[in-house]
Amino acid sequence: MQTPFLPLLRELALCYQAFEASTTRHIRDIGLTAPQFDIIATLGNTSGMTPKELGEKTLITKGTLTGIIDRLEMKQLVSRCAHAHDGRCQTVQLTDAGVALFNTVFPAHMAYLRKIFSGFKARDYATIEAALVQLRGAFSPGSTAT
Amino acid sequence: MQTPFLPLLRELALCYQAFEASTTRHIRDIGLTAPQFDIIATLGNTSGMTPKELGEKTLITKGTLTGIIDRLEMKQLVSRCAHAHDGRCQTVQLTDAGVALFNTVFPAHMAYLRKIFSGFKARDYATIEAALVQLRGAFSPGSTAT
DNA sequence: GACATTTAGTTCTAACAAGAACTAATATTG
DNA sequence: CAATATTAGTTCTTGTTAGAACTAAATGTC
Repeated sequence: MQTPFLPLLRELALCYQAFEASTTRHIRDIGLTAPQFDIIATLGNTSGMTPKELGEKTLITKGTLTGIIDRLEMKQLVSRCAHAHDGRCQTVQLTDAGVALFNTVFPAHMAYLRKIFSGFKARDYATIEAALVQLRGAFSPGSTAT
Repeated sequence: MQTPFLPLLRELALCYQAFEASTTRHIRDIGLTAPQFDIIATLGNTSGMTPKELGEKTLITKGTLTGIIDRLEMKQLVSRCAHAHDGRCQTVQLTDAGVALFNTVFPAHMAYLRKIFSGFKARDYATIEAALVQLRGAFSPGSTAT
């Protein structure tokens, strides 16, 4: 085949979409979107962090993040407050309602994922992760670091 | 590790984003978005097809597709015409300008991808594809078919 | 300490994305 | 044939998404 990468790229897209769909389906019932859940999950069990840190952990760019935090703030699940030492920064943290939601939703979602991966063995994780790392390496000139 | 799937899912997201970024970067110079290029590439070397078929091949849902075709039509790269046998369908096809663009851009993009994958061997494709299929299988209850 | 540079967040624009409601046309069923 | 159900596309709403331009605050240099 002259272009053996095309089926591979299609499979990557299919796989990612299947993941997205599976995640979204489960999270939607709570009234959150996937990115919103991602933020809640990232803030859980922390004392809050800056939008910059949130963006790095969730892979969401800063312009997008503003809107997501806005909507979570409207739902009174997170709050923004001034950063202690740096006037440019904020600290975003879960409100009481946000903590309560996290405590119910996060374990449920972990259980959901655990079930999805119940057939996977340590060896499978290693194999698939290695494959993804190799593939990503081809796209990101230079760095393979996380 | 209690949740060995979290690093895996993060790596999947990183890999997909790297792919997206790499593709978009190269296609942007032409004045197209990635989905727009996807449509042009799918229509190339065909006599046109319905939006439904386009959606199936490109993994774009129909509501989204309407807008993408609209914008390509505004750029006069594709045209919509009535379907021969079915009044509900349309046939979307490349205009002369669309064909011309396809003929220059598609080979260039294939060359770009070929370079990215120049270090890959047949074995690598097989390994990575198998990994992705296994992973997708976990998300899509039942079907592993393309 | 004044000035240039960097950094953190917001705002803006254009486009995508899923999904639900809608319209028009075709198929199906009785 | 008539009533019903299905199908193809569009439209609408809400929410990302990237990237560029912008503001405010901090850091660097001299």
